[in-house]
Amino acid sequence: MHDTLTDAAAPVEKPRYDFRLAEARWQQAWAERACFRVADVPDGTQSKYYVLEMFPYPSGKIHMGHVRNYTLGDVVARYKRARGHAVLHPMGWDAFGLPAENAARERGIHPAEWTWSNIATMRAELRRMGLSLDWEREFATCDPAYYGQQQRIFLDLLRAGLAERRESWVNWDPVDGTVLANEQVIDGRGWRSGALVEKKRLSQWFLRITHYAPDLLAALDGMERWPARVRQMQANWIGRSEGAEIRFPLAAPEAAIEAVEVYSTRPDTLFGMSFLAIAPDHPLAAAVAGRDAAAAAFIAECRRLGTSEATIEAAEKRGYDTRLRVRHPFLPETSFPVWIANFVLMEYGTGAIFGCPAHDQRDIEFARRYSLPVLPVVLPPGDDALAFTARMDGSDRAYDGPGTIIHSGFLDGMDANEAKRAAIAELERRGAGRGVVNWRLRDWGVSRQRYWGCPIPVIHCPACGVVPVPDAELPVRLPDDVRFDRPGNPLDDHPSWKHVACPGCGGAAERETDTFDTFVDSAWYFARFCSPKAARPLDRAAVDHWMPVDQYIGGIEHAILHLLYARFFTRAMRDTFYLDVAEPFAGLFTQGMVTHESYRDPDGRWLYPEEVERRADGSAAHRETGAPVTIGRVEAMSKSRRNTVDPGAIIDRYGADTARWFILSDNPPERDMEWTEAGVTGAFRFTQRLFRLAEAAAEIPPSPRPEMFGPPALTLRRAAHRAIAQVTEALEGFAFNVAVARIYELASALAEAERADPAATGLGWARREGAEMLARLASPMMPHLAEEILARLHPGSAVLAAELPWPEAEPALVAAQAVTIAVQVMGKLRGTIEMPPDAAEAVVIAAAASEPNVARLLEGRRVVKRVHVPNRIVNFVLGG
RNA sequence: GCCCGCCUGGCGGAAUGGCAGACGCAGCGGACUUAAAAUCCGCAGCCCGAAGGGCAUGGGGGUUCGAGUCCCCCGGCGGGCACCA
Repeated sequence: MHDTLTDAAAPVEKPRYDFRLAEARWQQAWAERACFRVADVPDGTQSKYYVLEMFPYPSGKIHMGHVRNYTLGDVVARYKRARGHAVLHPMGWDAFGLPAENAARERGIHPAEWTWSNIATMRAELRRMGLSLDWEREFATCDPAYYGQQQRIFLDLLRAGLAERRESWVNWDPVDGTVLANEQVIDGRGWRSGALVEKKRLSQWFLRITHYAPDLLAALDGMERWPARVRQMQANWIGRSEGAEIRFPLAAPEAAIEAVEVYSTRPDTLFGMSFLAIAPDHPLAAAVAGRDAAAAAFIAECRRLGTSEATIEAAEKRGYDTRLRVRHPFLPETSFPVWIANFVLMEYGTGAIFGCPAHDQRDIEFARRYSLPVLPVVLPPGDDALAFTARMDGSDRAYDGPGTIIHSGFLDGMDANEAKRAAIAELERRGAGRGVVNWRLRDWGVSRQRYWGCPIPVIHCPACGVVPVPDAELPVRLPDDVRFDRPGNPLDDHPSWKHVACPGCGGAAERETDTFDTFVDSAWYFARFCSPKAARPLDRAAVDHWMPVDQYIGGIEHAILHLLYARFFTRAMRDTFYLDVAEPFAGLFTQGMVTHESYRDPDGRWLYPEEVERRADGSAAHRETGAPVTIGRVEAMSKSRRNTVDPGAIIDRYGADTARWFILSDNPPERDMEWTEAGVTGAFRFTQRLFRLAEAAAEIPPSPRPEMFGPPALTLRRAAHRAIAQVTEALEGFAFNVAVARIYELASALAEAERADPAATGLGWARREGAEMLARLASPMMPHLAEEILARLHPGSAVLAAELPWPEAEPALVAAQAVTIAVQVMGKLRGTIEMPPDAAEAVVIAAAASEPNVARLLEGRRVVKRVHVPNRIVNFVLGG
């Protein structure tokens, strides 16, 4: 069906736009004229604008998500350039990461070779999209020229105390011999090896993101050009909570431990306590386990179950009674049992809680299982104390709402919030605790036991400890000769790489063999783009000029990790004097996903869209075998469901402008879009229509601008200048689908003018103007076609659409010469009247009242109010 | 469980509190054609109808001369966080 669209044998009746020749030609013209190149430190007076799309991981080929991302960014870049800004619009490669190592293990290709070959493929595909990129700034993070600079920054963070080495619990895959991220643990097993993951204590490098937690949270408030949703997600992730740290003295010290510190957001419920629980990893638990084999067994069991979400979901509250007891800060005579509990996390707060079962769901589940007391101390508003207490007795639902404090000594009668303050004040007075702010955010563990990453530039010396690699010896390069046929980190396995002399004492020492988490690479690349060739990580003048990124564009999936790391790293770089901004991205836009129908054959196998033929009745069949095909849900494109469409094939068949136009026109860019064959062919038809309309206008000989315009010419000019105003407004607001709609309207107006009497005054000039405005307004979206049209309108001219300023609308033409005013009676539309703009109120109301249908309804009725909104509406309100 | 979005024709969607459905896709009718494709021009929310009415933006209330838009309640869908103390 769609083969006819590009079938060379099909009869061609009218001049047809040959996108294949044109796109290549204009891409070359832009390159020759270096239209998109900017200096690291421009000397001009142009204001700067930095547009950046999240750089791609070179996985093999580009996908539609890339096409959407880079098209959106390119529209912004081209538009801002036309508005007179010097636009920095770079591209690079997030090139370190696990898939390259997997390719090495599975296919015997070296990670570097695999990566660079993917980059070559993807670069060629991106170039075919006609993106207005400054390709001279391109870099890949796996290049020592990049990661060596990253090592310098790290060493400065280390000197500034923002990086440190410490022991922590990690997910350890005993088969692969490596640490796994939480995301790589599936149902308690390693995602690659399938081995049961163990919790293990390892020395790891941490970046102190928690140092900036208060600022990272507070600054979110001022970030008006970020989506509220992303700010909210970051705020949740940082997770500030206010509460109290409370000291519970042990009745008898255990292995020199005299007290347990507890964090609680509910100090108002202290009198409802019935036990104290500590995490299995708590030092006190370890002390108990040292003399109590049953406790040790319980702790080991908790550890074995791990921390994956699935196991947490399934796990019941389990505990072990240590037989230890703690004293209550407000009730010195009373003591409570200390349990080790599997639901208490060492990572949050102090790794210990006081259990108040009546008002905490987890605590009540635990209390019911082990028959611990449940003492209600917060009375719900309007409830009766006796009735409530009776109801809680035997209940397994905690009450965590607001209320009045009961059974709580000096707190009795207070509102819960009031009681929190009073309890903290009393704790502080007695020296038993204090009010604290607690954060959910954890320091960023960046050590990975991987080969294909940036080496962490330190040396471990038995005599000197951790020694930074001296600046002169940077970069610490990855060795090329590594083996992937054994599990574990190839760097660790390398015969010679790690053996070095200590820079301090000259003795035998070993390199750190861990490499950085790849999120470190992407935490500062945007700043490096300002001076990609600089000998230092950043050129101060360049970053001062270009940073922050004015518009950053990418997927919502990076709402937390990447964007938070980048915000942190920028602050850390500021505090080590690399630049002078705190926020890297002044504006953030998160695009929706590209989705597609999925297809299955009768055997349930997934089919690619190109294997499937849609029929007119809505059913689908296999293109070759004719077998019926089940149409599945519309969902995100993924290789496993085979519902992907290859951008390269689309560009081959329809051209880059068509792909760009469809991806922009379908729906608002922040929402998920559905890729459909019908949508692409529709976009393709429009490129042809636009070309035909412009071609016809270009055949009209140029003439000086007429003094006068007849009615059809004036109508077209009004449409053109209204389109300028409306497209501009739409582009400013990221409403690209609306901009597209306005361009369709202008195309229709031009088509209508084509049918008017060609002798009409000024019509030829107006048609040429209309065609030119169509091209220029569409140029951010369809840059090649815009150049082609402009070249035909002005043969022999070397001016490029990419270099033209944005058109200005003539106000006289944008202003309406007549307005349609809606006339309502009692708020219901009863008619419309045509009036000159800004007519006097009395005139408008008189005209409205005499509109026949309205006059009929007003007949014999008393009008108590006349509402008049100039140029919009008249509303008659009738009495009684 | 907590937090945040979203809900408008057959579909994607448009609409500073002021004519709901711009524009596109699919559909229907017409022109061109021997015919088809392509192209071009029209029509098109639902119901009753002659004029003209009535009902319509998930459901129910409210504010207002006037609500898709603002407020409250309910429902559905999607997302984020989560044994977080």
